[in-house]
Amino acid sequence: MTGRDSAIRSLRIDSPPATLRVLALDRIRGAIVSGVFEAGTRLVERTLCDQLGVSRSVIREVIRHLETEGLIEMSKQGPIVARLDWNDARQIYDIRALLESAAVAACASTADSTIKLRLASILDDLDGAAAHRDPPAMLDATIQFYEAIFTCSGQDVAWEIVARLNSRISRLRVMTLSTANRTVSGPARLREIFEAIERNDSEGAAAACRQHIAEAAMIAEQILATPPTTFTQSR
Amino acid sequence: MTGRDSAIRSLRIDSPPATLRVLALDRIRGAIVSGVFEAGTRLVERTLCDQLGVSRSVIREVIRHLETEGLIEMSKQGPIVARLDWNDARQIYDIRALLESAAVAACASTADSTIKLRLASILDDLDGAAAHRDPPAMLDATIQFYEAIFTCSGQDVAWEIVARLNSRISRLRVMTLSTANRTVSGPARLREIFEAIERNDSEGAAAACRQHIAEAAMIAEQILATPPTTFTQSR
DNA sequence: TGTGATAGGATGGTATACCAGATCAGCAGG
DNA sequence: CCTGCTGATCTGGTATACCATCCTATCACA
Repeated sequence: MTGRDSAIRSLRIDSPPATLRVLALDRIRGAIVSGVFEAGTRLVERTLCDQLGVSRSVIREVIRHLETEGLIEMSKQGPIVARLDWNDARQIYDIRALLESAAVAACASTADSTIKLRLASILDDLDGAAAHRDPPAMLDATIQFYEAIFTCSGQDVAWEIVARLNSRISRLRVMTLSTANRTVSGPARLREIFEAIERNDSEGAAAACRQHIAEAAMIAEQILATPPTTFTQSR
Repeated sequence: MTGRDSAIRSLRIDSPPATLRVLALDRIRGAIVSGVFEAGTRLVERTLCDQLGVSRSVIREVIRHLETEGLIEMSKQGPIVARLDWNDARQIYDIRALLESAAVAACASTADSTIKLRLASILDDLDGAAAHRDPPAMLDATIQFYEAIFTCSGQDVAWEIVARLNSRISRLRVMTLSTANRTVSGPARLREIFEAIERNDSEGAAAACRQHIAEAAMIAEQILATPPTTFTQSR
């Protein structure tokens, strides 16, 4: 029966609707989280139309979406890339600590061999990225690690919240990942979490997770407290 | 100096920008959370244009906003009011338990007389609403109670998340509030939280909060498990 | 009677037109 | 040199027009 089900399921034609709006949304969100558009940059609608080759209807709907996500905020003179101060970042790290430690604890208490193998594979990818000194790839592997943990225990709502919060501090995360003065490196902390999950140790996993986030928050605070790279207000 | 500052600040002309978009956003969101638009109802763009007297540009941007908030989801044939199953609701109550218990604990550890008086006043309003058997007013007072707790400890990001989650389960909340078979009524639980805050008892406040949410979740599960009111799919 | 084809409408996706408010450069007058 | 006005322009807010797709109902033909 399951074989027939999967056969039927593979019949599906999921043609990517790929409306212009979704494409534009991904492009602009990517440009913001990757730092192409710096914080405070004005996002002039007609300029974006030219840059993306779409009309203002599309751009405006994308702006509404990203505004609700918290990546764009409206100033008097129209939309700008949301600025991030330490007050916001601190709260985000606090919330992450709560949600992620709860998720790793839940995962640890129910983890079977499937999820353990998957997490081990992701950690291998992470080590490879770290060896190549590739912060974006490291960040990507870290995201996959947590996504696997959240979804394995059926917490997709919480994962969506965490993912959205993370996109708001993405540049901060790249910087913390590549910071050297970390007592214990990020990948090592993730491996601690993994080992606790592997021995189904909920409390140990949660503690390691909280420690991981606390360290990242400390580094982030140093970065945000002393603005070394002046965020320029471009055009 | 502060007197002069506040005087200058009161000079501001903050004319309500009141763009059509925000008006329409509030209207439609209100219609959804208050149940005027039931779950699964198709939201046909041109129909909304007629009903609100605005053009499709406005409606579409509002739909993008509410879609990102999780109140609207896109089906094959356009936007519909998001349905809520127990799987989602359960996760929402779990997340609320984490965030709200942390917030009341933080509030309890730092509460001064100002916030205590404010909370007491809100609880009086709540009792008044309960006496008049006015669930919407009770829900409003409950929201104010938690908002005061979150903002008093500088947790506006977490509050925004909780508020958004709550809007997704608003009808559920009205029903749980008016349910009689609650072992201890909602207002009583809130008063327990308040009393713990009043004696600056973090752990007691958090425990009462978790208990409050667990009870609400139990009632919600009964409501959602047995769909008494068949959600009709209206045009 | 049943099947398929076709025309029409409904609906979302996209582009464009128009308007109002804000901003700024420049100029005339004191 | 400062002040105040004015027109040009930029920019977001709003409305409308056009198109592609999907659904449906009707009708013709076997």
